[in-house]
Parts: sequence; C-alpha cells; structure tokens
Amino acid sequence: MSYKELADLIFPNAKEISYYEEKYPERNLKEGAKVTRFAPSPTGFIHIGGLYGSTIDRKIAKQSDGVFILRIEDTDQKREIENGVEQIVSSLNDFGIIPDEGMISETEEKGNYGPYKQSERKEIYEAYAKSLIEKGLAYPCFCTPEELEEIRKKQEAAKIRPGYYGVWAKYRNLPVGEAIEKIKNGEKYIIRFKSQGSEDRKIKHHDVIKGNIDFPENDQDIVIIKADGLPTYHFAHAIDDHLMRVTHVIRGDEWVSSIPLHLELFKTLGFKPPKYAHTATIMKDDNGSKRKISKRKDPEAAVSYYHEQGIPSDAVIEYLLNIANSNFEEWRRSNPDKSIDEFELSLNKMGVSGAVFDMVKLLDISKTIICKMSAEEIYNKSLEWAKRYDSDLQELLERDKDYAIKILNIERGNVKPRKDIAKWSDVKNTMEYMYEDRFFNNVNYEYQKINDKAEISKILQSYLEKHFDISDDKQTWFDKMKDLAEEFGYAREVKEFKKEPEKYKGHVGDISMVIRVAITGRQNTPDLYEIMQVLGKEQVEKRIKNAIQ
RNA sequence: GGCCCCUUGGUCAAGCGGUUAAGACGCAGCCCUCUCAAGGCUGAAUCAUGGGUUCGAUUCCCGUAGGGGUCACCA
Repeated sequence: MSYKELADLIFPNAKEISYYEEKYPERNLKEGAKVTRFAPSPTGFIHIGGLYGSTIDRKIAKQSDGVFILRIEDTDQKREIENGVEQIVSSLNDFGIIPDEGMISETEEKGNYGPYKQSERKEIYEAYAKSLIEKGLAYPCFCTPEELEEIRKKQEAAKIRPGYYGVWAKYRNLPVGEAIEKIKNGEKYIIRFKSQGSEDRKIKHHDVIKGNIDFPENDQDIVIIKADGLPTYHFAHAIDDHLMRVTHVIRGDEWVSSIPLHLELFKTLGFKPPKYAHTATIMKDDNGSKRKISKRKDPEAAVSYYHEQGIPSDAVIEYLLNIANSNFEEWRRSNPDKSIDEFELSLNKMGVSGAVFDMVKLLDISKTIICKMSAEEIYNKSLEWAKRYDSDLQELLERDKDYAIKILNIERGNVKPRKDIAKWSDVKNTMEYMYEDRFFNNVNYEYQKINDKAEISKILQSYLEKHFDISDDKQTWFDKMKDLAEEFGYAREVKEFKKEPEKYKGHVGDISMVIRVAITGRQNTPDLYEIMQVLGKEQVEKRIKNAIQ
C-alpha cells in the first residue's frame, strides 16, 4: 500500500503537474515587469477596500509594463450571488479599471493563463493535491465537523492553541492502507496538507509594505480540498499565483497572519513565492475611534455609493492614490494636468496603519477636478449621471442644451474657474433658479441688510428705469451699481463705508444684494453681471418687476 | 487568550540621532473694486506613556497603555 495508490484512488483522472507547468510557462516580460492580480469573490458589491487594492494592482502592473489580472475566487458556492462577476467587472469599469487579463464579463475572459475563475480550475487543483498525496505531503481526513468541534473544545478547555496540528491531527498518521479502506467503504473525507513546520521555529519574512515580520512556522494541517471538491483559498492562492506567474501579491492586511502557511505551501509545492504587499485597511471614524469601514454600517463602503452621489470616478481614484502615497498630492499640485498614469506609485511608501476615510477631503479633490472641466464636459457628465439618478435634473439639462451650458459657463473658462461643484448632485442647485418656471414657482425674497420694503421697491424701480442696460459691459454695469448706491445714500466703495460708517446707510454690496435677491431669489450666487447676461434683458426685467411690490 | 502589526495636530501625513517637527484637508482671522464658491496671506493645533542607549532622542532598544488584524471544510 503506497501513497501513490492512495492518490490514484482519490484523483484517478488527474493530470501530471508537469502538464500545467508547461502549459503556463514563465512570462516573457521585460526586466522588472510586475504581474499583479485582484482576486475578489463574487459575493456582492465591491467594497472601497477592493477598489483601493485594484487601483494599486493596476498601477503597479501598468507602470512596470507588467500584467494586471482579474481573477474570480468563487470557491465558496454558499456565499456566491447571481451576476456577481458581472457586478465586479462593471464596477471596476466605472472607475476605469480594466484588467489586462482575466474576467471581462460574467462568462468571458481573456489571456493565456486561464481559466480565471477558480471554480473552473478544479482539475488543476486536483493535480497538485494528488502530487502532494503521492509524496505523503497531504492526506485524507475523515473527521466530521462535530469531531472537529469537539477537538476545538478540548483545546480551549486545556487552554492550548486551537487547530488541527501535531497530535491533534487525528488522521495525519493514519496508515495508507486504512485510509484506502475507509475511502473504499465510502467514508466522507477532505484533503489536508501535512505540515512539516514547527511552532518552535521562526521564519523571517519581508513584506513590501510592512517590512520585516517574524512569525513562528505554520504547523496547521489546513484543509486544501473541501468536501465539495473545491480548494480552500490558501491552496488556490498558491497554485493560481504560481501558475499565473504573479510576481506581486497585493492584498489586505487581514492576510498577514496567513503568511507562514502560504510560504510553507509555496515551498512544499516547489514554487517560488511571490512578493507580498499587505495594504492597511481603510478605517472609519466612529465617534472619535477608528474601526474598519463596514459594509453594513457605512454606505460609503460600497463603491456604488460614489456613483450614486455623483462623485467623479477620477476623484475617488485620486483620493485613494492619496491614501496610498501621500506624496501624490504634491505631485498633483506640480503636475495639475498630467494623467495619473504618469504618477509613480511606490509600494514601500504606503502607510502601515489604516487611514480614516475622509469624505471632506475626497469632496475637495472632487471640486478641483470638476473645476478644471469645461462647461460642456460638466454638462455631459452631469447629464449622464442625471439619466441614472435624477430625472428632474435630466429634464432641466435636456430642455435647452445651449442655455444649460451657458449657465454652467458662468465664471468658468478663465484662470480661476468657479469651484462650487463637488458632485453631480450639486449641479441642480447651482442652476435651477436660472430657469423661469423654477424661479417663479418658488421665489422667496429674503433681502439681507435692507429690510424696508418700500425702500427695496424704490431701489429696484430706479435700477430698472435709470440704470439697467443689458448691453453694458461689466465695468459700466458695476459703475452703475455704484451710482445706484450713491443715489440711495450708500457708499460707492466698501472701503469708504468702512472708513466712515456713520456717513452712509451701507455700501454697494448692500445695494447689489437687493438686485441679486430680486433676480435670483438667493443671497449667494456667482457673479451677478454674468448671471444677468445669461438671463437676458426680458427675463431680468420680468424678475425685477415681480420683486417690486 | 495565543500569534502578528500599529501609535506625529481633528483627519491624511513628511520625517529616518541634532529640524523654527514639512505639506494637504478642515477650522479661525484678514485681504481680494457686489454676495458666495474659490484664490492669497496669517494663525491655533501633533511626536501615547515610562524606562534605557547616547553629548543629544519624534527617530534606536525594552516595558506599559491604547488601537487593529487573525486564530473555519469563508475568502
């Protein structure tokens, strides 16, 4: 009775591993090229952490002329959701992340190192599991979940390290003959790795982000093939990343504690281990204390949130890059118009402890990105957003494209463009009052300083009769505003008023406020002159008349 | 609890034995020929703690506290 017989009994049809080694040869890439991968499970929406990871994966691959792979880890059928892969692919796509290799839709993939869905790689895992069994480095375990539970309880009671290892590994040393017999009798089993490690020995590991970390060796006989015939994450990771010739495994730092295991797996499988880079978790400020950002509690954990809010993808990516490498900010400031592809991301500059997600900062980044866009671009992007999330805004924008662009162009296109839109959902508010129906439907005149209704009417009257001329240029327009101020006992200049406040009722600002409120129904607006130009003579007159009581 | 990691202003963070301890967001004030959004300037605000090592520690070592991760036939 030999290991070989046992292996043949368990996996009678498995191929030789040499077949796969040849089928997936080492990649012929240029020196220093990095092969990375994002490997999510299709269990629901993409988490902000997933976007963070894939952004880094993609950048690292791209900037080294390497390969970025999207692999789907669907070995847990219980957690899988319908169209999960599609969701991942399209969410990533929304953020401009397109894999060089791997899944490109629910069912399609590209690249020569596939399949890229783990459920379709079953025979590969079996071949390697078989080779391990043949060498006595893996074995069938017949424990039931109840038995395992019992072992764990005993260990807990005795206050010793829990797990399936050493003397607790019940089937580790079962004679091959007995194992074969059990299998022939139809007993249920799974395959476990036969660890050669010892807790007393230390291993040294260098993580690209975390630096040097020492651990005790792994000694757990972890399961590699589950009852459903699919591999566990650990086993699949070793095989896939080896066969896909991945050079850099970039993943969340919840994986650091598996490093000893993974290293042992690579070693006993005869693989060269990849470089590991464990990224710090993105945190959430929860009443002054940090915690991991959570799918359940935090809407912003879902990547879809940013789209719903109308925050441009670029802004999210730039913010994430900012968390990854804080010098990104500096780079961006000195290269305001360059593509982020030109920024050199470095893994070892990444922080080792988790950053609290700062929505305010994201919005600030978003604002500066949007303010650099042309009115037309803003029009297109917000329309695209509105079509999906705000039919009312959509209606407004589609009514008259040229007019909408004129509105959006107010104080734009100059050196210091207007910077008041942080997300597409802000657009409606910034332009709504420029539409006649919207304006007259809910005007509510609240003049700031000047309260006397009679006085207000007089000011408006005078402006209309004596000063207003739509063809004035800006300087003339403003000079007339000053004339109007003077006429009513207000200072022509703010400075003048500040010097001798007792001499005046107020200053030009107060007078323009009256005109502003009458025309827009708001106290805060962009440049009044430009607004009036866009509105046109008739509309301005109509609005002013309406405000006169 | 075991193992591993982390700790610079409110937040993101530079720093790597000698610095007035950068910068950004936020906040406050001022300025900018009308209000805002910006922009400019100024300001308040940080090395968790106790021991070492050293001529000198934010920086190196040890302990303490606090935080995080992980201990599945989930990834």
